[in-house]
Amino acid sequence: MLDTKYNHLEVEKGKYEDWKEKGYFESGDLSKKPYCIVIPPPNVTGKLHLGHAWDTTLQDILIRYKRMDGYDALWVPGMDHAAIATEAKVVQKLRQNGVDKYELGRDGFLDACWDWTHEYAKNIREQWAKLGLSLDYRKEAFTLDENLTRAVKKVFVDLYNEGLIYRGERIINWDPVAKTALSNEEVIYKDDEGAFYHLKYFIEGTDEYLDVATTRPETLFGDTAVAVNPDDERYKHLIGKKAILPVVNKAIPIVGDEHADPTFGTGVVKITPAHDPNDFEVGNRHNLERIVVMNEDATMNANALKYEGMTREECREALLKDLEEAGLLISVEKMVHSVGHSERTDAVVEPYLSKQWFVKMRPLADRVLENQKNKKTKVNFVPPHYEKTMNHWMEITYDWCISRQLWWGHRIPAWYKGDEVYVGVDAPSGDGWVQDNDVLDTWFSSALWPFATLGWPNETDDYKRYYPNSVLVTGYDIIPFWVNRMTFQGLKFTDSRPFKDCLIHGLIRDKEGRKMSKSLGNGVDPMDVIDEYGCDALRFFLTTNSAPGADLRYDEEKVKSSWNFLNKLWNASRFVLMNLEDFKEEDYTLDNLSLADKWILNRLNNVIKEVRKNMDTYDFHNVGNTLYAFIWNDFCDWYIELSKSDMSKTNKSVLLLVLTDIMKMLHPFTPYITEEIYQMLPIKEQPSIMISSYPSIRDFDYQKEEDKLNKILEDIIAIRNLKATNNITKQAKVKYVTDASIENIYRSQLKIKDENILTDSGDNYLTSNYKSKNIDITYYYEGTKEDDSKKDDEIKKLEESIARREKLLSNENYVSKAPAQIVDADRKKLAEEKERLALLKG
RNA sequence: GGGCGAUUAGCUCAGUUGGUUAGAGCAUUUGCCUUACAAGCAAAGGGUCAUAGGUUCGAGUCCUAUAUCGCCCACCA
Repeated sequence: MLDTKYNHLEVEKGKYEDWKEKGYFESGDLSKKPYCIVIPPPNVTGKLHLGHAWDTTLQDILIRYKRMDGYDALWVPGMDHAAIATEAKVVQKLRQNGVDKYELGRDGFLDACWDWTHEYAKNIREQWAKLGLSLDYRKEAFTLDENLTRAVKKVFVDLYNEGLIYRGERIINWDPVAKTALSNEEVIYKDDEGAFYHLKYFIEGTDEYLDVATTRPETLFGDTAVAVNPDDERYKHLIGKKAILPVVNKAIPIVGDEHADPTFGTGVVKITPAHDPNDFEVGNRHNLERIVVMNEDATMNANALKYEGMTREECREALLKDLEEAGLLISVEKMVHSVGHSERTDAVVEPYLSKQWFVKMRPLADRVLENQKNKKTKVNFVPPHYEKTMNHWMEITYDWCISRQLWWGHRIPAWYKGDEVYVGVDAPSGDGWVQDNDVLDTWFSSALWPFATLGWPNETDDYKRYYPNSVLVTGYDIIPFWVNRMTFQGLKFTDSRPFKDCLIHGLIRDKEGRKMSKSLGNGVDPMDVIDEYGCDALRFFLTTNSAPGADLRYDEEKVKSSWNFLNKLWNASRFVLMNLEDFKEEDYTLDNLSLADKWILNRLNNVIKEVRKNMDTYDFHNVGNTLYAFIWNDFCDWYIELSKSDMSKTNKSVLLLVLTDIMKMLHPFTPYITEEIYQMLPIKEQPSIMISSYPSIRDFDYQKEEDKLNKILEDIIAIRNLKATNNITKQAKVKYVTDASIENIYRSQLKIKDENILTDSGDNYLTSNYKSKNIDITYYYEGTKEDDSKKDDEIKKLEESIARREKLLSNENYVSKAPAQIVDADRKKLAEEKERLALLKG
C-alpha cells in the first residue's frame, strides 16, 4: 500500500539505473520512424545549472513522448571541450599548485586538460542521471573525439581551398590574460569608469596645438596620424600639415577622414592603427604605419620608450603625470564608457593587431538567408520570431576570427616552411614544416555537432538515418554563437538545414527577475532542488510555467506547488489502487458505463486530443495546464468523488483506464512518479511505462452524456453556494424533486442523508430554493422567512444577458457576417437563458 | 544608432488563425479533520487587458502613434 504522502526520495531511487540497464534509452529499431535530438554539449568546466536542467528536460520530454508514440528516438549525449573556458580553469588550477603552463609544456598541459575533462565529464553524467535524462549513452560524443576532429579538419581544409578561410593581419580582440584572440561574441561590454584625457598635439612649426581627446593615452606611442573631418571648417586648413606627438616628439601627418566626427569631442582624433579597429581602417585609407606598443600580456613594449615593461594601467598613470608636468595635459573629463571584457577571464580586451585565421562570412551567411526563404527547407524556429534574430545576424555579420592562441582544442591544420603555407588534413611530407601553434575557436567544432556526432564526414548509417536532426533545443542567448553557425555549416557541408525545428527557450532568472550569476550569488543548484523536492517536481515546474521562448523566474513556491500536484496525483492513485486491490484482468469491463463513466471518458478523449496537439507544437505549458486541470478538477474533484458511491467493476475499470492514461501523458514530464505508480497498476501492457504506448483518442462519442452531467455539476455547485451563503448546516432539512436516474449524484455530492429529508410541513423554517431543469430543491433551516437574494441576483443577471444577446442577434451585420456556428451558439445560449429565466420566475 | 520583445487580478504568468460576460497558480475572505490527500475539501471576492487613435458586425488579440521596461548587436577617438 502506498504511503499517505508522496516521498520523492523513495520514488526516484534506483529507477534510472534500472531503465538504463534494461536498454530503454537505446535507439536503433529500424522498423520505426527515426526521431533524433543531439544535446547541446555542456562545457566540461563545471556543474550543470538550472538552465541546463530546463534545456535538457525539454529534450527528454520530446524524446520520451516520441519513444512512447512509436518512434525510434535517438538522443545523442555529448560534451564540449570549451577551448578557452577549460584552458583558463586548468591554468588556474595548475597555478594554485605552483605549476606554470609554459613550464609544463604543450603535451604536459594537454594531459592536465584531459584529466580535468574526465573528472568533469563524470560529474556531468551523474547530473544527467539525476535529471532522469533518457540519453543513448552508446552514442556519446566529445568535440575532441577522433571523428569530430576529422570533421573539423575537413571543414577547415575545404573552406581554405575555396577561399572561405584566410589568414590575415587584422585588429582582433585580444585577451591579455589568456593571451589569445577572441571572436566578437566572446567580448562582453561593461560600463566602466573612465575619462576623456585632452592632450596637446602641437602643430609642427607653430605654437598652436590641437586638443586631442582620448580615453586611452597609453596608446599614443602607436599614433601615426591625427584625423579631422575634411568638412570641418575649424580644421580643414590643417590637413596635410603635421602634428607633434607628445612625449615621443615625432611629427605625424594630419589627415582628413570621415571617421572624425565634428560633433563628437573636439572633432580631432588620434589614429592608432595597431590598437583600434576604426583607426586600422583609417590607416588603410591613408597608408599609415602600424605600430604595436604592447606585448601579448598587455605590458608596454619597446615602442613605449621609457615606459617599456609597465602594464597598460601603470603606463597610463606614469604617462599622464609626465604629460601634466610637461604642460601637455589640458584637462581630464570623467566619463563612463563601455569597455570590452573577455567572457572567460574578464580581462579588459585589448584591440590588437595580429595575424589570425578568419572565416569569410558573407557567402556562407547569404546562403542561410536564401534558404530561410524556402518553407520546406528552412530551420523552423519556435517561437517563430527568433528566426529574425538569426537572420539579422546573418545580414550584419563580419568575418569570424577562428584562431586562438591556446593549446586545448583543435590545432589548426596549417604548416609553415619559410614563406610557404600548407593546409591539409595530414601533415605535409618533407622536412622543415612547422605546424601552426594555434587552435580553433571552440564554436568551430560545435558548429558541426548535429552531423559530426552522427559520423559525418563518413556516410554512416546513423548519419543517413538521423540527419537532419528533428529538433534542436537551446536558449535564445546561444543563437548567435551556435545556432547560426550550425546552420551555415550545415548548409555548406551537408546541403541541408541541420535540424528541422529549433525550439528556443529563455533564461532562468531569480525570483526578482535578475539573471542568475556568480557575482550576485543568486544561483540555484538544480541538484539541491532535486534533493528537496525531487526531480519530477523540478521538471514539471521548469517546463509548464512559461510560454515558449519566454524567460522563467525561479520561484521555490512554484516548485512546491508542483510537488503538491504530484502529491495530489499520488493520493488519487492511492485511492484507485486501494479500491482495485483484488482487481483481476478478467474483471476489466467497459459494459454498462454510468453517466459519470461516460463523462470522464469523454473528457479524457478531449484531453488526449488537446495534449497531443500541444506536444506536437511544443506548447508544454498548455499540456501542463491541461493535465493539471484534468487530474485535479475532473478526475479527483468529480470523478473520484462520484466513484465513491459506485465502485462497480465497470467503474473500477474506468478508474484504471483513466489513471493509466494520465500516467502515460504525464510520464515525459515526471518520469519517476509515473513509473512508480504504473508498476503498481493491476493491469499493464509493458514492464515499464517508458516503453508503453502513448494514449490515443478512443472511438466513441459521449459528448451528450458529458453535457448532461456538466449541467448536473453546475446545479451542485450552485446548491453548495446557496448553502454556503445562507449558512445552511448539514443538519438542515431538505426536500427535492429529481429524476431517479440522477438522484444519487445529487444525494452523494450534496451529502443528503435520509435523516435530512423533511418530513413535516416545513412551515416553521426559513427556506432556500434552487430550481433547474434537473432538480427542484429546497432547504429548510432555523428562521422564519424565505431567503430569495440568490435567486433575485441570478434573475437580474439573466435578464441583462438576454437583453445583450437579443441586441446582438438583431444586428443584421452580425448575423450575416459572423460564422454560422458562432451565431448558432448564441441563439442556443439565448434559448437556454430564456428557459432558465422562465423556470426561476415560474 | 540597428534589431527583437514585453506591458493582462495584490504577485507570477497563460490567453493558439479576431468570436459568449478575459483564465490559472499563489495570496486573500468564509466554512469544513467529509473513510485518497489539511501540502487537503467546499464556496467566494478580485482585472476600464500601459495610453491614444484606427480597421471590423465584433479587438487583450490586427494596424498606427506614444509612454515605460527588458534583451541582442554596433558605436563610444
